[in-house]
Amino acid sequence: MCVGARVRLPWAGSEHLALCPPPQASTAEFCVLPLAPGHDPHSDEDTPTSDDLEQFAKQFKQRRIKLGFTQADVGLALGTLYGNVFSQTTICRFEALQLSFKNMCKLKPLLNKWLEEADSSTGSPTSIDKIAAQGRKRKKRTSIEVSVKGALESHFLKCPKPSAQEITNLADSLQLEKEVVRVWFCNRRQKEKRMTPPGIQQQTPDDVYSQVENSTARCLTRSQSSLLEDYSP
Amino acid sequence: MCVGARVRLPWAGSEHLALCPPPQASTAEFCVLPLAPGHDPHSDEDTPTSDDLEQFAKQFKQRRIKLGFTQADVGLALGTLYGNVFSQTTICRFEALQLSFKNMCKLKPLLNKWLEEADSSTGSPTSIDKIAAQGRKRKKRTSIEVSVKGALESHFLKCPKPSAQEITNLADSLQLEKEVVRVWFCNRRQKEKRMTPPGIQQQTPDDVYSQVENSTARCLTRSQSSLLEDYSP
DNA sequence: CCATTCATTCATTCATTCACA
DNA sequence: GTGAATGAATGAATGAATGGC
Repeated sequence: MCVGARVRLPWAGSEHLALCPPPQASTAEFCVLPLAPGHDPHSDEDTPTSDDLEQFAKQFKQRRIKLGFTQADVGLALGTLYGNVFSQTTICRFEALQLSFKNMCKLKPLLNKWLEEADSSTGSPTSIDKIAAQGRKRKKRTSIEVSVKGALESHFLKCPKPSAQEITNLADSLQLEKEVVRVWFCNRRQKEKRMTPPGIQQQTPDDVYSQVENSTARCLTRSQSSLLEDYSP
Repeated sequence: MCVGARVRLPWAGSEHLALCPPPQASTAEFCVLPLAPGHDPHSDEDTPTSDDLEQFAKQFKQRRIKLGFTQADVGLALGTLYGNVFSQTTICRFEALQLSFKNMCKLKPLLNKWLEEADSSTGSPTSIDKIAAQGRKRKKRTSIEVSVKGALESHFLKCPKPSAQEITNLADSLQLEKEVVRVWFCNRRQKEKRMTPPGIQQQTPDDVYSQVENSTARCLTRSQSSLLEDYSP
């Protein structure tokens, strides 16, 4: 997705970006908020609403860019500032609201703090933390063919949580390691649970997927398949 | 089935149905889902076909020139108008159809809007946004010898996706930094996926691409083709 | 000026770690 | 093993610098 999400920096205007009314349709999933302690209302400590998060994420991205930092920079800064390093990936996800609600809530205060820090203190390049590379060898990332992905996807639709046996079978038929298939399903399930991407996308999962399925079946060209993930409204 | 569709020029085929998400362009200004059932065919909302894009790009270029704007001008204007600045490079690529299909779809509405804006309102040069130059240090652009390029190219044909080890070897033998080689391959692969370059296109699609395709296959460990279409009903 | 190449930043996918049952 | 948090590696979008009239 994200295409649409790409920030439109309102610089032409003022720093007070246009607040386009959040297209409502907030997700229903987040009705249950962890708990609401009796903290003061302005504090970051309080549990924000989905909309708050969306708002913040957007604003955060804009400011970051205006200040001239990359997502990677931020991730590192969090480390040197508060001891928690994060990868570019995570910052990216935050901005795109692709984290679980809980996770978003956790990161928000950190990022907020960084933001304040950042635009107050101009200059002074932050120190660079050289993290010791770790020795463990990582499995070579396997690349899954588009077509194979399609197969996995359609299986997922039928059964998002296959048994060990089913996984084994699938792995065999697709000529993939069992482990790879297992992990694929884990990731796929996680993806399912992430926060709704900025757009609207309130369609039911069924909608979304049937869409994918159809197109998949239709036999894609490469460019099309790249759109698969793109369930934007 | 999918025979022809198979990888091949991501693009060229006019047969691909679009499922390109409606490039909900701009700033959420109007979250309106305005029904507008009577969409005129030329509407930007609909996913264009490859041909539409080609058509549009051509027309766009003509108008732009006639109006007396450079590619760079357009890129900047998009920034002041809609918040998305683009470089001359990108506009150039658009006109030459050297972007991915998805990418083209995304840009088209913006450019179209600019076009309308542009030839309606003559005069009044838009304000210039001077973005603070980033202090980030950029690696000095390395220049690759023609002969070396040839070598890389021929390697690419044999194996467009070399492993880390292969890259290292290649780098050594060509006396280039490993990183440079890696990036070269990335770029080369991307180039492969872009929309058909104007020239060749209709005439000898097979030449160009079958070449690559074969080589690709040659490099794979397991047969991909056999897996290609099984998952469709 | 426009076109192409080398390079960087952002987005998504495959992998790992850890708590837990 | 499973879900949740998180990241390295890879792909996609995009640009600065350079090449070519």
